[in-house]
Amino acid sequence: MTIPRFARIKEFIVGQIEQGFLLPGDQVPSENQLLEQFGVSRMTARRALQELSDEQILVRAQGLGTFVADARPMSSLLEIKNIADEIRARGHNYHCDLILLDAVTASAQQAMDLSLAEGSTVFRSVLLHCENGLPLQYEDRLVNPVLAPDYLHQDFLLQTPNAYLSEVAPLTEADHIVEAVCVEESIALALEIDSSQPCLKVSRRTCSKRGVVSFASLFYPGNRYRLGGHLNF
Amino acid sequence: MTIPRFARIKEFIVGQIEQGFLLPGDQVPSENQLLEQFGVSRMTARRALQELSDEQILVRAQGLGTFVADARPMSSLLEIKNIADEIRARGHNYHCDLILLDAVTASAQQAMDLSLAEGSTVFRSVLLHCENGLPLQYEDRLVNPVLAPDYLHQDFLLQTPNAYLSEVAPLTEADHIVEAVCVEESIALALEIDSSQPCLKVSRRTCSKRGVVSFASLFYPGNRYRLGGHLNF
DNA sequence: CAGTGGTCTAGACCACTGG
DNA sequence: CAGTGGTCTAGACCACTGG
Repeated sequence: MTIPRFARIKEFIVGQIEQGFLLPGDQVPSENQLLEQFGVSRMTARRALQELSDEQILVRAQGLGTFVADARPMSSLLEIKNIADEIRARGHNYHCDLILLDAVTASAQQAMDLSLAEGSTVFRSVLLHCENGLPLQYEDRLVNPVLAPDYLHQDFLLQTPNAYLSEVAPLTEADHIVEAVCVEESIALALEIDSSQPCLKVSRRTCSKRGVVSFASLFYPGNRYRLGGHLNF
Repeated sequence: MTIPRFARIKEFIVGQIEQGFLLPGDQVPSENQLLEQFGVSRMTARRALQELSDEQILVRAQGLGTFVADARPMSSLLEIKNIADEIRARGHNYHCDLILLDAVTASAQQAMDLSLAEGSTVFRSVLLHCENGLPLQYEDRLVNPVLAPDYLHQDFLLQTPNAYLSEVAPLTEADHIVEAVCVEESIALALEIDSSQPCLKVSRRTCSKRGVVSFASLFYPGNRYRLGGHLNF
C-alpha cells in the first residue's frame, strides 16, 4: 500500500504546523511552489491544499494565498474543552481540589462504562474545579488502567485528568450524554449548592485507538454554567 | 456570476434525491454516465460525486458505484431534529397541543433574541409535544414576522414550527445554549411534572440568509430526555 | 503587472468488484 | 471480463488581489 502523493503533501504541511514551523496566520506554499517542490501536477498540489482547507486546517483566499487557520475551533458543539483553560480564558482564577484518587473494583455499571469485565480493577478520580473560588465542575472519572497505567501518580492540581489523558492516549472518539438532574447530597455539598438545585450532568466516554480510555461524569450547578454551540449549514 | 458545472451536477443529484426519484441505497449515475449526460470531463463529474460524498449525501465504493447515503445522520451534536420525527422514529405515538399562537409586542429581551427593535411586533407560538401521551417538550418560540409572514396561519398540529420555518426560510446557522433549570409553575403544569423537577432547557436561535428567523426556548423534563452526541477526531 | 486560487479538459494507469 | 471509483498529468482560461 503506497501513500498517494497528495497525502504526502498534506502530511508535510501538517507536520510543519505541528512542529511549530508554521503558525496560525502564516502563509503556506502556493500551489505553484508545491508543484515544483514535490514534482507533481498542479491538480495534485491543489488537492492537498484543498482537503486541508476542507478540514479547516488551512484557509484559502483567491489572489492572496493559503494560510494556516487560526486556533483549531473544533467547531462541533460540546467541544472537549479543558475546564482549567476555559476558566483562565475568561481571565478568572482557577483552582482545583482533589477529593479522591484511587484504584477501585468496578461495579457492573462502571465496568460497562469502560467496556471492561465486572470486578476489574479501575482507577477513579474525583476532583472539584473552581472558578474564582466558586465550585464550577464536580468531576467523577473512571480510567482504564491498561491505557493509563501511571494515572494514580499524577498531580492533578497541576494538570487536569483530561489534559493528562490526552497526552498518554490521544483521543479518537468521544460520546456525550447531557442531562438535567438533581445531585446527591455529597455532590451538592461539594458544589456548595442546595440539593434541590438542578445540575447539568455531562457523561463523556472517550476512546483512543486502543479502546475506551475514560468515562467521566461531570456535574455543573445549573445556575453557574451553560453549554453553548454553533452550527453552520 | 455563473454556476460551475460541478455544482450543477451536484444540484441535479440532490434534486433527484429531494424529489424522491433517488432513495437511500439507490445507485446514482457513475462518473462515466455523468460525463456523457452533462458533456463534462471525468474530473468534473468526479468532483460533483466526491463533494456529495464528503457531505455524506452519497457513499462511494470502488468497483461498485456511488449510492445515496442512508437517512442523513447530520452527525453533529445537538442536531436540529424535528421532535415529531424523533418520536415517530422510536415507533412511538406523537401528538401536539397548541397552547398559544399570536402576535405580541416584543419586550427588550425578546427583541434582542430576534435582533429586532424593542416594541416590534413579533409572532409567538407555544406548543406541547407529547410522546405516547406524555409531555416531552414545551416549545416557546418567537418568530420574525418579516421572514415568515404567514406563520400565524399555519396548522402546527400537522407540521411543527421547526419544519415549517425550514421550508419558508432555509437555515444557514444556529446557536444553542443548553442549561439545567427549574421551570415556572405554568410550564411544570403543562409538562406534568413537579416544579421542583430539574429540566433541560435548550435555547436555539436560527438564522437564514436574510437574518434571524426564530428564537426557541425548549424545555424537557430532566427525567424523560437527554441529549446525546458523538465526536470523531 | 505577476502571482494567487477556482474551474475545467482529455487523456492515462491503477485497484477493485461482480459476473 | 467490462465497469467502477482512486490517483495523476500537463496543459488551459478565468477572477481576484496587491503593488
